[in-house]
Amino acid sequence: MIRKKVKLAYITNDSSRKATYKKRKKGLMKKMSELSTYCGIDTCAIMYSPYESETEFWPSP
Amino acid sequence: MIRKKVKLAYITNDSSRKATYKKRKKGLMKKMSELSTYCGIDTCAIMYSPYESETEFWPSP
DNA sequence: GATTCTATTGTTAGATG
DNA sequence: ACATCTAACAATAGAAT
Repeated sequence: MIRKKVKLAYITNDSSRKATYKKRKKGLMKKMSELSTYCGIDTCAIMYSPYESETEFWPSP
Repeated sequence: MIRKKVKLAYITNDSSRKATYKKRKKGLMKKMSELSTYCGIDTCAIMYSPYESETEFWPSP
């Protein structure tokens, strides 16, 4: 399996872009949660998207 | 060089915790910025900490 | 205490069910 | 459309400077 290097630019293909959004959102949420835990601090991430809008806080209010 | 697997918990050592905060904040900011670019959406990350407080938006206002 | 190094762990693009 | 797989790629813990 060979993956092409992805350049940092808007993904024009609709399904690829949505798939990337879903995967990366999940990864980001995890990392924000980890930072909150490791450092004992409050964090919040906001992502607006056509698919949905997400606002999440850590630690969970 | 052997690195122990880190468990997901508050890092009690002050300098380790601060170092982790700095490194992970940088990584998170990069990823938020990438998500904004890849998907053409607005994102925002907020991190409160004793060291500083950070709020950043993408794309840059 | 900031910066750099790198072994290791973690994330994810594209493929496949 | 959604879940899972995994090679390729990226982030980072701990050490060194």
